[in-house]
Amino acid sequence: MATIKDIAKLSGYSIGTVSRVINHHPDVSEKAKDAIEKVIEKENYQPNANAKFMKLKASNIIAIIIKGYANMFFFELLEQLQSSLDEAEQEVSIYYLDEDGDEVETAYHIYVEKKPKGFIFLGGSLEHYDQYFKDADVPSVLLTNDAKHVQNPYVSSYTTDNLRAGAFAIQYLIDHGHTQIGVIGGNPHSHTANDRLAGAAKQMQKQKIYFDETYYEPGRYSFDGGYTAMNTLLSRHPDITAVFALADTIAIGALRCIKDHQLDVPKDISVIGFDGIDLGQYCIPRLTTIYQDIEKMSKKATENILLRMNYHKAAEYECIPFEIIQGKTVANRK
Amino acid sequence: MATIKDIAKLSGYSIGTVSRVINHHPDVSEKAKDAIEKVIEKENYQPNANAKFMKLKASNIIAIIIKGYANMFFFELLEQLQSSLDEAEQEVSIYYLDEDGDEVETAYHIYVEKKPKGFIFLGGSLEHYDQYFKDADVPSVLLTNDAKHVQNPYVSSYTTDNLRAGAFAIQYLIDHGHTQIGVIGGNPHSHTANDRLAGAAKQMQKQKIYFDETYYEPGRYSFDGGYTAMNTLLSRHPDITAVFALADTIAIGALRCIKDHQLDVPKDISVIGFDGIDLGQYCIPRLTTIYQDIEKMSKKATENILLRMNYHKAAEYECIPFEIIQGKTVANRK
DNA sequence: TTGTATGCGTTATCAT
DNA sequence: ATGATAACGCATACAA
Repeated sequence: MATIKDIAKLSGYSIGTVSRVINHHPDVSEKAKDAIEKVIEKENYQPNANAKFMKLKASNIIAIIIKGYANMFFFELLEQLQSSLDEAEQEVSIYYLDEDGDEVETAYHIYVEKKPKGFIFLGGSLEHYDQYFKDADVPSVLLTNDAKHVQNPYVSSYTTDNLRAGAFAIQYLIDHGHTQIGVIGGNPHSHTANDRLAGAAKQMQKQKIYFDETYYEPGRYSFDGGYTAMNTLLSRHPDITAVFALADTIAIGALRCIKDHQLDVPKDISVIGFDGIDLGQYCIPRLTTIYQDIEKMSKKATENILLRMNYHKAAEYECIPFEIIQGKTVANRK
Repeated sequence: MATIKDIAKLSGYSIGTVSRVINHHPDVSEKAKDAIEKVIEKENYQPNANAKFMKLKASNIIAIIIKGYANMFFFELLEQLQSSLDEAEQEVSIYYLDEDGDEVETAYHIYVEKKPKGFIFLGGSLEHYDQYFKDADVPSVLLTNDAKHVQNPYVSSYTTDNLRAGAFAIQYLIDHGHTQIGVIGGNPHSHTANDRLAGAAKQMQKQKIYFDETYYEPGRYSFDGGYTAMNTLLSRHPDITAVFALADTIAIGALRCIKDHQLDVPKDISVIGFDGIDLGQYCIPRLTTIYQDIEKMSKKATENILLRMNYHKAAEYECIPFEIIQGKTVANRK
C-alpha cells in the first residue's frame, strides 16, 4: 500500500506538492502535476480516508440515514433523493441501520468520523437528539416522521399528514359502502402507524361506524406480517368487508391471505394500502392505496437542507399532500 | 466533542490509561477504571474511529459488499449471512454499491480504511481483483458468481449451478408439454444471466425445441424490466405458451404484463422464475420458480471465511444444489 | 512554485 | 499500574 510519502519519494517531489496535486490545488506546475499523476497511476495509490477525515473539520458530503433496510418505500424515496442531490452535484453517503437501532447514535458516530454538512433521516423519530447533538450545528431533515417534538432549530421535517390520510382512506371505504372495516399493521412504537390508525379510528367514530381494538391487528412491516395480521383479523371478524393496511407490503401479505381463505379481492373483501410503492401496481389485482408524494418530499428535503447548509435559518415542519391511487382492490358495495 | 485528551485531563489520569480503559486492557486498577468510565459517560465521549483505524493494522470486522441495492434476492441472502455471522459472534459491516459500480475498487477502499479480516461479495464478478489486491492476504468469498476465473488463492466462491438450473427450468416446462418457450431478463454483462440462458438454450436444442435470439428478450432486474421484456416478447411471438424469467422480480413484472394482455397465467401462458424470493409466494398465483439455497450458501460462505481467516487454506469453488418451488404459474399442456 | 514542519486522535512501546 | 511519547497518513500554514 503506497502512501503519500512513497509517491513523494518516487516522483522526486515533496509530500506537500503531492498533496496539492491530489486535492487539485492551483499553485502547482504542469510539469510537477504530470510527473506526480503518473506515479500515482502507476502505484495505484489511494489516499487513506481515515487520515484525511481526521484532519478535516467538515467534509462535503450529506449523509442519508435509513432506518429499516427492508422497507421498499424507503428505497423508492432514496432513489428520488439521490437524483435530486445528484442534480445539485452534492455528494452523498448512505447508511442503513436496523429497524430497532438508534438512528441518533449512528448519526453521531458518522458526525464525529465524517463531519457531513447535513443529515437526512429516512424513518426514525430522533429521540435523544439533543443529548448527542447538543453543541453541533449540522442541519438535518427528518422524512416521514414529524420533528416538531425534537424542538431543535436544526431539524426540519417533511411528512405526509398521516392523521388525515388515515381518515381519508377510511372515508374512501365508507364512500364505497363499507361499514365493517378492519385495520392491520404497525406497532405501538411507530409514530406513523399510530397516526394513521388514530386518523382511521376518528373517522369511523365520526361516521358512526363501530370500531374497537378487536378490529385492529398490529403486525411487522413485511409480507408475512401482513399475512399473519390478516389471518388473525379474519378469524376474529369473518364478516368484515374491507381492510385498511397501514403499509403496502402489509396489504400485499393480506391479499395473499384473503385468497388463501378462498375469498376474492375485491368482491368479498376490499383492501386499501398506504405508501404507493411500485410493487403495488404489479399486484394482481392492482392495489388501491394512499400515495405519499415522494417526489415532492425529496425535492423539499433537498432544497431545505441545501439552503440551511449555507444560510442559518429556522427549521420548518411541513405536511406534504397525499393522493389516492385507484387500483382494483376496493369494490363498490352500494 | 470530547477527545481522549479531555477525558484524561478531566479524570486526572494520562491518555495512556484512558486508552487502556477504552480498549479493555488488563493492567489498570479498578479505581482508575471507575473514575475514567464515569468521565467518559458524563462527557458522552465517542472514540474517533478515523484515528483508531489509522493506527490499527487489522480490524476485527468482516465486510460484506453488495452489488445492486434493489435486489431482493440479495436482501434475503444478506439476512441469512447476518444470522450465521451473528452466531459466530463476528462483527460485520455492510456496504452497498450500484449495479454498475466497481466492487473491487470499493473493496480496496474499505481494505485501506478499515482493514477487515475478510470480504464477502454478493454479486459482481471481481474483475481486476489482482490489480488491486496483488499483495493483500485477505480471504474473500464471492456469492452467486463463480470465482474460478479470478485465479486467486484468496477468493472462494459458492454458486448455484446456473447452467444446469437453466436447463432444469426448461426441462420442467417441456415436461409439462410446452414447446413454444420464451426467455426474458438479464443482460450480456451478467455472468449469472448468461449461464442461465445458455443452459436453457442448450436444453431446448437437446430436446429439439426451436429457439433463436428472437425468443429471448433481455431486461433489467426489476418489475418494470420484466414487464417491458414480456411485452416485447409477446408482440414478437404471441403464440408462446411458456416463459422462463431469469429472476423472480422479472417474473413478477411478466405476470402483470400477461394479465394486461387479457391472458391468464397459467392457463394461457406459464411462467417459471429464478431465485425463490419470499415475494414469489405472495404472488397471485404463487410463483413457480427455481430456488437458490441461500441457507446452505450462507452457511458455507461463513464457515469458509472463518476458517480461512485463521488457517491458510486454498480457495474452494462449490456449486450449491438448487430446488424447484412448485407454485401455480406452470400449467400442464399434455 | 515548492519544501518543511506541525498537528489531528489514537494506539502501542517504552520507561518509571 | 501509570505516564510520556513516537508513529500512523494526511493537509496546511509557513518558510524558502
